Amino acid sequence: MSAKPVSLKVLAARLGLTVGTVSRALNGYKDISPVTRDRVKRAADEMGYRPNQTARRLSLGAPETVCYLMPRYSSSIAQPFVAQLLQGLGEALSKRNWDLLVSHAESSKEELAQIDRLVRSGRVGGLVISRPLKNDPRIRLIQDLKCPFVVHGRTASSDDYAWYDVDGDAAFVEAVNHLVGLGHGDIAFVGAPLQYQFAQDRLNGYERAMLGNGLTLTREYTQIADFSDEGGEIATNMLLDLPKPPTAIVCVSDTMALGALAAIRERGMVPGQDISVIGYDGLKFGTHANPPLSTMAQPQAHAGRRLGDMLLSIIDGDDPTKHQELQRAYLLRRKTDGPLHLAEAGSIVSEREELQ
Amino acid sequence: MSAKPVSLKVLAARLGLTVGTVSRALNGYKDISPVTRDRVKRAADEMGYRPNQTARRLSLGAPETVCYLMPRYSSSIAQPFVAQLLQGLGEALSKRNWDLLVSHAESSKEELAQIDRLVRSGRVGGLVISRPLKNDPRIRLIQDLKCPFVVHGRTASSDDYAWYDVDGDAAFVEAVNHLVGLGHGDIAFVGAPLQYQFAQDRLNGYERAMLGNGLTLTREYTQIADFSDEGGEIATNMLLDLPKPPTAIVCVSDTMALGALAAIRERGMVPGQDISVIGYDGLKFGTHANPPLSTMAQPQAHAGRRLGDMLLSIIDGDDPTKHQELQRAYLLRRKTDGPLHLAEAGSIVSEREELQ
DNA sequence: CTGAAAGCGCTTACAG
DNA sequence: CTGAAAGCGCTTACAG
Repeated sequence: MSAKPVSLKVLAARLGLTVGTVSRALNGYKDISPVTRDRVKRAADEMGYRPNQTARRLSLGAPETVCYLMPRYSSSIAQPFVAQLLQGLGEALSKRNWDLLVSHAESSKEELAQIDRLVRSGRVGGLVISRPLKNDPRIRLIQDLKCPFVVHGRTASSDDYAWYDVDGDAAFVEAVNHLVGLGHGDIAFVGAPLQYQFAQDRLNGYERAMLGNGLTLTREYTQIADFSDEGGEIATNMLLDLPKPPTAIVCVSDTMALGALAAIRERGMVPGQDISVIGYDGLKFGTHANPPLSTMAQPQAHAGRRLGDMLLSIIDGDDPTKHQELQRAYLLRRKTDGPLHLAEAGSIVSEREELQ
Repeated sequence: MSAKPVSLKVLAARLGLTVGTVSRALNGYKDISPVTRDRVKRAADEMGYRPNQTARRLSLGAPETVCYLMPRYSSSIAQPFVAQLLQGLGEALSKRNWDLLVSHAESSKEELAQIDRLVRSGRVGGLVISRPLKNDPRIRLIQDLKCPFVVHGRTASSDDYAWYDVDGDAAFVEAVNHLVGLGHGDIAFVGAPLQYQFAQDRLNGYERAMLGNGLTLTREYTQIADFSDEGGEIATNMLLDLPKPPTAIVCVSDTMALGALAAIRERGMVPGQDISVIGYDGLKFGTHANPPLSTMAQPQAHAGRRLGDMLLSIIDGDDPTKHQELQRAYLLRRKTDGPLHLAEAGSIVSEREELQ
């Protein structure tokens, strides 16, 4: 179908040289005379020669290709970070003219099979995975395969591989402290299933900060739900149905926080006044939420670039454990965090009701 | 770095056969005795043999790889459709065990260079591009390279290649007709730069529907801005500053519509009551806008799958022009479209002011 | 039914 | 400085 590209053979024939010589000239070998080197390069340009990468990689024994394993969706809200991450990865890889493959699997089992095929068939020389589970079978498999890899996120025992993560624990400490500073004490947590390490990290931060502020943890104030806006909405409804609803909620993601806002508005309350909500991610569309969502934001722009650079270094032989990078999230105040006041009046009412 | 995989050679040696025989057995050639075929397959399984794809593809002369050219961002709102599209493409390709590459360029010039390298170096056997320009240089280049490709969208002269698109013209006719049915006549258009064909298509639909309803087109009611939420906000501010502002606005995308809502709210007006807004895309996050955004939605889920299937068929030799698929968008009413009433009162006031 | 051989388009020691 | 040759790991006519 495609037009036949010019090969080293025809280029060599045109020049009256052997393919070996032409190859060395093109690859800048020192033992080629400057004059023929120039002659070869000029001819290559003229004829539009492009080395066949498949042949080159077979000869080199290196696929010069990296694969990103796309996260499976638990939500219908597309994962906005994927496009950015791919862009960053691509930038890092293109400096060396490596290729970026993407792979998507329907199930965990399928994903493992795909990883196995991908590396054992010599198609990829490195992998990057996102959002690891606490004890992620992919990581064990990749380690068994001895394939270089980097993780976007961390697992529980994250000491023996390379990763790039944002400190979710610290972020939730900051979020809770901020709310306490605003006068809140009844602070609830809306989270995702704890098989995800990031969900556990953020819960840990929440709990640590609650205790650190002398507040008590209750089962009812910790709502784990599906990782989606609907999940956030359901979890928040559970909280609002409590005899003593919280006056503030921290959410494990902006997407879940949007669901929380919906649940709150549904009851005629206004987020940021009657009840505070803080999300996590710092996604742009939070500025268009109703009202604009306060959130723990992260410098997501160069996650992909960093991960790509790390992976390349490791493939070059670097010790993976030297590449562990923890970013810090920062509080981005928009309109859904506010001081306890109307909410306080509400809680006084319910205390009165309790007295009766 | 990676563990050494087992090759055909060692597998053959283990079985006391030649590599040719083992290869044919594995590939289901008819002229291999059933007993050795089984013996070979069993041994391959046991030893965990995976054919080296690089070698296989070199031998076959086919890269079995397709590349998606990621759209460049004109907006900081990540493009949510990319992840979905990649997923669909991946599904279609994985049926045949093909790989999906992604490529991202900073500039148009770079992108053209990348396309050239990608196909001339034999790395990809097909391409898919999104959001073509009216007269897209990428398409001409790819055609010159005689590389199979499909387009997510269309250009002005879209008759000689394969594409999958949503009928933006018809969608805007429907949106305008709907608004006219609600009593609106002063309907404005917030659009993206017209070098994008989709921007032109949607503008065409708007204009056609306006004229079809006996309404007049004015320069002031057609605002072209940066393809982003900020762009939508700026454009809408221009409209609202007009002596006679529109009572309804159709926006070329949900993202721009979010900006429009922001501009409207900023002036203390409420979208859907004081002024109607209809977006385009049907993105999920529109449900969380303030208020929830009415939009022309599209069945985006299987665009990727269809594009992948089309591309594969074309690579197999199908006539590209047989694969041109036009989807229909549908109106998804949420809360930002409403009848003309408060808005009408407002326009009477301004008419009175004009009399003075 | 299986083996021996050529070839895919490169790279890279090894001679000269 | 350049040529001749082997090799990367497969596939596939061609013999026998």
